[in-house]
Amino acid sequence: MIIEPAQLLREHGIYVTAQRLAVLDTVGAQPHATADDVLHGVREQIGTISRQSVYDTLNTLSDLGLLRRIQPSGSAARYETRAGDNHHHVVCRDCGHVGDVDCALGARPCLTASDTHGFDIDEAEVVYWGRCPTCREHAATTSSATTTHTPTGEP
Amino acid sequence: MIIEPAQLLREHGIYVTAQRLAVLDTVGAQPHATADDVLHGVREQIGTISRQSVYDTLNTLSDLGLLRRIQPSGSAARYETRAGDNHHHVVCRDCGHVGDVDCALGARPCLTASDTHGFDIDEAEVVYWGRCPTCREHAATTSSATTTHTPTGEP
DNA sequence: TCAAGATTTGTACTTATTCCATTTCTCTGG
DNA sequence: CCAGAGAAATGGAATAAGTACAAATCTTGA
Repeated sequence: MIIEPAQLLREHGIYVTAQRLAVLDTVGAQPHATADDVLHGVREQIGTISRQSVYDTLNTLSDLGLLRRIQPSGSAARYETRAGDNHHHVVCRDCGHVGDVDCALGARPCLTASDTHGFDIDEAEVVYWGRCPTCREHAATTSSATTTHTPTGEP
Repeated sequence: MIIEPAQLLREHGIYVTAQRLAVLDTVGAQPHATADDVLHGVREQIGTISRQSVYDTLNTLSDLGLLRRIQPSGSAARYETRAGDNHHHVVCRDCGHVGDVDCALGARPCLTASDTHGFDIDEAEVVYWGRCPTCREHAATTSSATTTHTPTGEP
């Protein structure tokens, strides 16, 4: 039995609003969406939402753990509905495309640091950097490595 | 026999300038420095440098592999002279403080992704998230979790 | 239904970083 | 050692991502 998004919000003690539901839905439909992607996705869904609300909502939901925020170097923050699993990401150096990678190690934190400097560690975030098939192809055929593959789109 | 910084730059085919040497030196002396830290560090050293030059230099040196750029979520980019080793980082969730952690696995990429989506992976970046001793103390004594521990300073 | 207060909105503002045109400097060759 | 070509540095403007704040609007519990 699937939990209703509205119920999910109530269970976390926050008001149920059209904006929040739409943000949740949009991120679910488009994993690794940026705030801007969400803005457009939500507008398609419920007609209008302010940019500020998108940020507010994204922050609120991330803080509650309903969304997970990832922020690869050189890209705006991206969001995903997290299944609670502890997966990681592959990021393309050229186009910024992000993909999911299951964690082979299991539960979080899935790695244990050797010397923790006295830190109390609760999460190990892994990002695999490389080149996606599309960009690799481009690099092979084109001599100029200027890839214009949109960083935002999912395949 | 230690390699002269100037020679290092020449070997990489770029001009030797006072700015570049000072940036290299500053980052070496203050690991995990932000662009702003570097700006001030260099000004102390050679009197003056434009903010733009700091960014240019940081980018150039990073591209050449003489510096390593790390960019934890919610913080400006930080730089370190990399010894070529493949170490990782611990980041404090409260104050943003960054520490080094040796990689137990060895050479890079130190981890192998299960399903790579056809990506050609060349690096596995690991960030351990947690709370540093100082912030943990603050949280314990103060009820309001407003930590003012400077995010920039190294201990 | 109503009031309290949570949320949304619009606007202004900050921070980190890049773009561009111009000036200045470094290196190579004479 | 000096000059010229091209590389870097500078200053100023511009952009992108995100935050601050006060006013308007909507949710929820009584």
